[in-house]
Amino acid sequence: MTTRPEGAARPSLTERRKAETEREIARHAAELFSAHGAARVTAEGIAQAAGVSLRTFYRYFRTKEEAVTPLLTGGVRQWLAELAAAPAQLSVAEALERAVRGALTPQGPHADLQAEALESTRGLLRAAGGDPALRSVWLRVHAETEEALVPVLGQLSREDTDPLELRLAAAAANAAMRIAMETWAAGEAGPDDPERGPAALAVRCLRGLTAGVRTPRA
Amino acid sequence: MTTRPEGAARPSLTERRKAETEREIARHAAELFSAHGAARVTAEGIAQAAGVSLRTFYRYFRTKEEAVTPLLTGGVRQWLAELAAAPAQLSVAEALERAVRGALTPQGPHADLQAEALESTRGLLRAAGGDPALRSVWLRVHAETEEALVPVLGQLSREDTDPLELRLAAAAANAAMRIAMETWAAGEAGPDDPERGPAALAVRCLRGLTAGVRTPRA
DNA sequence: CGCCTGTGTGGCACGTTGTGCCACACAGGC
DNA sequence: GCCTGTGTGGCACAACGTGCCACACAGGCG
Repeated sequence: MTTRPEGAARPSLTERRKAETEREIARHAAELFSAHGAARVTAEGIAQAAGVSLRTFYRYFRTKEEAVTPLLTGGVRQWLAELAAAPAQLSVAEALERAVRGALTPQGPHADLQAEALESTRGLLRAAGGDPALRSVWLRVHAETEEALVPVLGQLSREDTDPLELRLAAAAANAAMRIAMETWAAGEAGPDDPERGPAALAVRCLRGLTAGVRTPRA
Repeated sequence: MTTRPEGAARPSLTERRKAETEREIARHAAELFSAHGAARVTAEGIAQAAGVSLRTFYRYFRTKEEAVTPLLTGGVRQWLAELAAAPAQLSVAEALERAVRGALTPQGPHADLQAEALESTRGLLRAAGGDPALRSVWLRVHAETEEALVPVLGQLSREDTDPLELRLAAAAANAAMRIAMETWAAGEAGPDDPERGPAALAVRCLRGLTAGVRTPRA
């Protein structure tokens, strides 16, 4: 918990190293899982590939499967951030749609990185098909996303919105995201395919699911 | 896979013993988890309480947390069965609503057993709040339910229904079920409360979520 | 510059998880 | 009463995940 006196982010050298090793572990874990299946990969193997000791590996992640969460949550963070920053003129449905497009369409200076993240997510989802523990991580990430969505949607909605309805809206938006990714991962389209890419699918899923949720303006 | 030549179900003595021990393990696991938290319960402890060896325990369940799935899936089986048997005159939404009421309202000759199952589910959900592994089981059960819902809904819908839309409808119905149970478990209402009970909540969730899904008649 | 403290890392030991293998007991069919 | 198939228990073992201690290094102080 470092305070940031000046505006610019200035992560201390130690913190940058930590973030670096975390990403390094996550990348190698995803690669190994996708290549050999999560069950045939040991925590020791991941640690060795990432150049850290087994003990250090377990300081970063509780279980070996959880090592891939940083890759999975990368897009989610961006999604929530864009949604929270949506202009007040938009309806909730429009804001959701825009944020989804922004988070799932590789664009801007980091377009290649985003495409790469999408591709590795696809690899993980395919590996998750045969591995219950890995699939659980995917579900857990989405469960946490659903929780995180509730306050953000609350911000976008009228103040007197029923909490249960808010929760349902979060579940609908989250399920749309999840099913879009799973459907895309099962197919062959590229990450920036305008027809069958994740962004296009997610918008279709969103429209199918959130039409029923009352979305009063904020 | 025993064939049943005559109409009546006649589970052989061996099979009945197996089903019995499975339920016995599940019951003790749920009780121990609810009482002490899943993390503080060992597979050895569950096996001992259920009167089987550790080795036998792992023949029935892959992980110690998975031991509670029979209790969690009990209601789901009934739900799917009722849904599949819905009269053709009903719209999909009506059929879903009826099946949910039937599965979540303790009634008929096994009313007390159903109420007990609901109560133990509540205990497990509360224990799951502090235990990621137990929460994963809950999520996994719902993921499987969602998959199982797709063909059942397909049966109830027009043949030319878009597969993706079917999948979304399954996700919506499933999320309604899940959120209704989670909301009920967090409160204090009894399992047969007509206002705040699981059935009433589930119907509210269903109406909130499935209104947007096109539900052409079969 | 040398010391000191706080923190990230590695190594070790340990309880627990989950599985392969073999021997035994028992229900069901000849 | 025998035989076979299958469910169970005991044992050994790799892997998981954690507590504990010692070491290394960045950053602050005199």
